[in-house]
Amino acid sequence: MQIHVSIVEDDVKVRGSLARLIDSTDDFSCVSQHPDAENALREIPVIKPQIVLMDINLPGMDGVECVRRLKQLLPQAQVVMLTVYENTNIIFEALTAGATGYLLKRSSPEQIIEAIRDVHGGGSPMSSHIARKVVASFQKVTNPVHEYEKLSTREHQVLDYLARGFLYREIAEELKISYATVHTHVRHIYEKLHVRSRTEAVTIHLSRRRAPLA
Amino acid sequence: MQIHVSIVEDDVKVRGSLARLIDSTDDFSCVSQHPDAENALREIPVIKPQIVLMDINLPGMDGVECVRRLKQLLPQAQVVMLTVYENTNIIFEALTAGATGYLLKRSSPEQIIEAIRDVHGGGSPMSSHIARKVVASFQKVTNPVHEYEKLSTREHQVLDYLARGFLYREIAEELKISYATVHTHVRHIYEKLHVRSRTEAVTIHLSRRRAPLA
DNA sequence: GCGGATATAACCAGTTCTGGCTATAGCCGA
DNA sequence: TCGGCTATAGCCAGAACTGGTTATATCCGC
Repeated sequence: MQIHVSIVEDDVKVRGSLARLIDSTDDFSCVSQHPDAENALREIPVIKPQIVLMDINLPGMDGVECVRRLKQLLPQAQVVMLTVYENTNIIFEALTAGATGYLLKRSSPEQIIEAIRDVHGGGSPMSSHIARKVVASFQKVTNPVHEYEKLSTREHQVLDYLARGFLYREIAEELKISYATVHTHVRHIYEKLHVRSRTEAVTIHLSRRRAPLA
Repeated sequence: MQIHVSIVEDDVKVRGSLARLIDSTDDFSCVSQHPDAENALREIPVIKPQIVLMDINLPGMDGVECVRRLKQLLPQAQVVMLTVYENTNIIFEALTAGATGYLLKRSSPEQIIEAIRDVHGGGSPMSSHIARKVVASFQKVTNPVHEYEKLSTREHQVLDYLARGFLYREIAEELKISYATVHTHVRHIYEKLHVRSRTEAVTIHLSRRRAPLA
């Protein structure tokens, strides 16, 4: 059984090189390539690779945010961040968001393959097994898996109206608040749920409280 | 047990008069008033009145379309159309869309109460029981209750992408068609499902095929 | 072979949403 | 009492969606 790897990297050259390197290794197979976070978040959950190599610097949504969302959609995937600099803060954030390890882009082909194998074998490339424990420890206290529960009462109310197709204007009328406030609540809801549109928020909402569907 | 009546009518005066007339009648109760179709479609399914008096001429969505949708949401409600002129075509359309009878606005209070009682008792004000059979006959051959099943294969595909939050642009890329075509498909989907936004369409979609919800 | 359904495509004008900022007031817990 | 969270509100720009209309090509069934 081969190890399936997906790559998220905006630079075509880097992406291509990595893909070739992976495919040239017997027990590895590059099953997909993604130029940006949005594309990755839609396709990777369907493709279900075991390993994801993710560039930290992506256009639009950055790699850290992408990992956070991807781990919600496909928790079993092991994500390895790709970075040019060994920036402790960002790498730390990526790990908190759900990444298992990281890889410097200047690494040799051998080191890259080694790192992937390490992750797949249960390690965390950087300082291996010990580091993974560290990672696991803060993942517990952070990530409530889904922040849906963290919505305030008011935000839940607004989300409920969103799900019923109300316009902002109409929600404002119903709740006796201004359009601007509805807008603000919606922005907060999107941030907490890590989504970018009404449809995505509503999908999460409906999956939580199955009941009010005519 | 009183008969609960809701009124959909944009003219405040007419609405008020009808409400007072209904409330002044012992076994009737006006449980809600709605100035337009959108408002009616949202609130009436929750209020669940037995009878709905619906103006044919509403601002925005007209009364006929409103009946069509309302009957999908609350099939047990008996809808009586309110009209100024005895326009055969429109009344016919309203009946096809799901109305049970109609009422001329110039009718006397006695006739109005009589008509509501008639509908509640199983008749169809206009030519009573005989007319109802006629109505029932074309309601069968038309209204497939929910046109969801009438979506073409392509439309189902597009709806599926809509549900996953894809932009029109992205759907176009995925299906290798133009943005304009995606737009056209979406319009057709909305027409068939009788909705006016992505969220409403997606809600119907998800309620049909419970499965792909991360 | 004609009518109907389907799939494709485009133009235009509004409307609505999304995101980045800023800001104030109240409340509660450390 | 300071900091954080919640709820409220506004401005602005750009992106995306909705609806009305028109048009062409294909395929299928009667």
